[in-house]
Amino acid sequence: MSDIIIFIDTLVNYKTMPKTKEQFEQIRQERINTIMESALKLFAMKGYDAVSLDEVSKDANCSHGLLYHYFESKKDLYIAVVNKIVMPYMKGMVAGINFDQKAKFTAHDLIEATLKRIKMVDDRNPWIIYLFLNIHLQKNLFNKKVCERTPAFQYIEDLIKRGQEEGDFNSHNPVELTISVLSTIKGLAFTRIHIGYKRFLSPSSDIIMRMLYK
Amino acid sequence: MSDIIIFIDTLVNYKTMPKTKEQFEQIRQERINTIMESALKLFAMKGYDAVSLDEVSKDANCSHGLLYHYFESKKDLYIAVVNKIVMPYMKGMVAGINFDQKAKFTAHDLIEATLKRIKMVDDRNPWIIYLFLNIHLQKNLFNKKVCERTPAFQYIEDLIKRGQEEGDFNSHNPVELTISVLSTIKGLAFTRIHIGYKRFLSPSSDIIMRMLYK
Amino acid sequence: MSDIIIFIDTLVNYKTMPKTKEQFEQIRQERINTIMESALKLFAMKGYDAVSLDEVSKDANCSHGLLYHYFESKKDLYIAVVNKIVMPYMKGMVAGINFDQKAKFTAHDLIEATLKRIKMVDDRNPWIIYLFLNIHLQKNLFNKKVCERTPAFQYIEDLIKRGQEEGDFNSHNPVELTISVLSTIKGLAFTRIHIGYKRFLSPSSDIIMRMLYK
Amino acid sequence: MSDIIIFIDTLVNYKTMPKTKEQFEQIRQERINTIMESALKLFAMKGYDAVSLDEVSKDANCSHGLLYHYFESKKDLYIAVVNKIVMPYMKGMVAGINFDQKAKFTAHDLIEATLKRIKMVDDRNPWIIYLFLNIHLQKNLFNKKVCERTPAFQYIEDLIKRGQEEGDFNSHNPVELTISVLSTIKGLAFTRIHIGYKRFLSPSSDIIMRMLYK
DNA sequence: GATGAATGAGAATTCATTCAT
DNA sequence: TATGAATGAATTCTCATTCAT
Repeated sequence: MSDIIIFIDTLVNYKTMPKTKEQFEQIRQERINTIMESALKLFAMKGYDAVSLDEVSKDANCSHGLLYHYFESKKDLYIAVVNKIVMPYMKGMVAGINFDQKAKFTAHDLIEATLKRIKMVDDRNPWIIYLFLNIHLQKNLFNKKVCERTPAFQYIEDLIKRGQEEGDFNSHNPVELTISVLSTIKGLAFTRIHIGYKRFLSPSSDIIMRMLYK
Repeated sequence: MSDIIIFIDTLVNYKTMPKTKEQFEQIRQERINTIMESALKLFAMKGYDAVSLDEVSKDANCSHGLLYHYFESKKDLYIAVVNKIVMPYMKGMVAGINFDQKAKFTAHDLIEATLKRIKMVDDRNPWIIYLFLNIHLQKNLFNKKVCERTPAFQYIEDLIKRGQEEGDFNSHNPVELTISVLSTIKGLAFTRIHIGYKRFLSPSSDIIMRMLYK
Repeated sequence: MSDIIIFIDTLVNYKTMPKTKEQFEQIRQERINTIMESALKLFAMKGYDAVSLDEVSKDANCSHGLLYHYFESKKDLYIAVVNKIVMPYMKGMVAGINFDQKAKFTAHDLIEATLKRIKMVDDRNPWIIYLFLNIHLQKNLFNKKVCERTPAFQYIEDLIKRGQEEGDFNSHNPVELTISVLSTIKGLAFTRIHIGYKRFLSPSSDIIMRMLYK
Repeated sequence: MSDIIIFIDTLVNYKTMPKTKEQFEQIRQERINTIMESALKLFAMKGYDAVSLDEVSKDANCSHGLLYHYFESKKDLYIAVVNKIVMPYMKGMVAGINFDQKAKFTAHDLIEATLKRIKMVDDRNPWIIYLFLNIHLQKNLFNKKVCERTPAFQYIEDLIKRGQEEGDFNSHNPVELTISVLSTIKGLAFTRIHIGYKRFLSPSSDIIMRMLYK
């Protein structure tokens, strides 16, 4: 329906509708968000297989039927979490970074931003980052060959190459360096999630940058 | 009796013929090993929850029941894999390392040894190392609070402190440094397992050592 | 007030403006009919059990709740379809037939009328006839023993007896003959529904009448 | 495994195996048959959708888990019933018929054979025949377009054409005649199933043959 | 009158585990 | 020792039905 139709429709139904479209949409979104947040937490902490939808619905304080009202399946819920929470979050994080400076500064800012989020009091941050770095492994979920390099991967690799050209980074194989950096960050996110905010001591981004510097 | 009769008779009695205790014990051990090797592979590749005992028994080419003949439960099988395969392997690895040299050399040798194994053609090596680094996370299996520091952890931490005292390592918090190093290695093992031997490019141990050096 | 304001005002008040009882009743009836027509189609095509009320409401372009506003339950909806659509339709069909002529002519007219409707372009016709011939089988719905003979059944049986007395029909058992005729027609309706108007070739009523003639 | 390997394997395991392959196979087959027979009955009487696997397992006197030990899914069970019971039964029925005589005699024998089975005291017979005549309608089950003409259909059609050429059958469209005949038989099977052996009066095959004769 | 969110009973399906032989 | 039949609890998923607005 085009916008004008929807508009007129809304007018016509304005007084007779039990709830306005907006009201329904709001209720909907709130519930969907609640559910996705519960799922985010549980998937990040226990892994896809170890999470039962019963847990999710309990955590989200709703019946498991409602869960199926909003999501077609467990898999669908997982994908929604990735598309609606993880990806936008990562885009937001990256948005604040200046990519026009020298590669070593961009790389530093990226790692710094990521570590900053992993360290945050609010567990949501390391959950999301951890899920993001796991996306490429959900072979069976996405029903296609594992893509061994996430979008992030290619991105970092290019950055490292640029840094090498600019003479700031050492000359190790850029793929090697990328694997090292991402593996480290993923491992850190994992550790942060499982030992909790209080006990977690994150390395400074310098420690990681050392892997790149000459 | 004609030859063919004798032959068939031999076949029929093949397994029922008196066997020595040693023979029985050998058969026993072969079976147990086969099962544990299958379990090792599957646990490392899919995670504890995603593995069904049906898969294990199929992979080990044995019946469902035999599995329960040798192991009390799924959990028991997992623990057996850790105690009988993972731990001895790690001990073997460490055995070849000289701990009397300067800390930076010991650390380098340790990391070098680990990376060497992660890179090996035989997937078994990264499987074991990955499981080893995951042990402390199986909270539910061991039914106790996650122990945030594996034995390995304490070990590395002490080594790093020594390296700092010896003036070779930088002065970041030793716990931070340990987390960084172990996280990196675990991430690498994970990546190696899932992208396969051919596509995997391991960083040299130098890249990781850079995190420690001044 | 400018014209556009008046226009919008009219839209807003469109549904809330005072309506006569007749207007309300008409809206009511239209909705009820739409729903029953959707149900008719789906019940005829998929069978009672295979139809979900979700399908019905989607097909009728109404909400889940409205369905329950007009009908107490799925069963109730089914019964309404039978009583409000199927039965009146059949009465209408029968109304045009002359029952004062010789039995063979009445029988012929009945079968002719039924086949004519089964063949019609509009699927609604075979749907109704098929449902009609199935009524007596919905044991569980009507919560009583299957009544092995529909009203139609008794009717046809009497007609056949008369035809026999009049010397036109053969002397096979009248119950046998009735079963044969009704079974054929039901089978035809079923086939017509599932292969569609275009591919369906109906036998002429003569083929069926042959079962009765001497 | 080739036969000889199996043979030797059997010999070798003869005394040590808890049950012989044959014993297991026999238990297996008995259970599978029991389950399929229950499924046959219920699918024929209630229709695919109205049958729950719980009913089947209760009827077959086993746990519902066992059902999944032998069949992958409900759909799989249905298909097994068709392939392992319905089709062989129909082949057996047809096997006794002489196809080298005049078409009218063959047609008569076929119809006679079918009706004879529909009438039998043992409900299994009408169940199977009814399922057979429904196979082509299980669109969703077989995941392909409904094939509007069963194998049986083509077969009967050819027979009717031959009968027309031989001057015994009337000149109505052969497709029409086929639909009429099969529809009648299906309707009869349905009626027989639902009113039971005692109350069912089958028409003689003559009544149906009349549709074909000149 | 009308909406769609929400529920929960029940059906389909999986899987660790037991058991007779 | 070894097998695979058998079980049932737990999980995923469907759907008739209720309810607040």
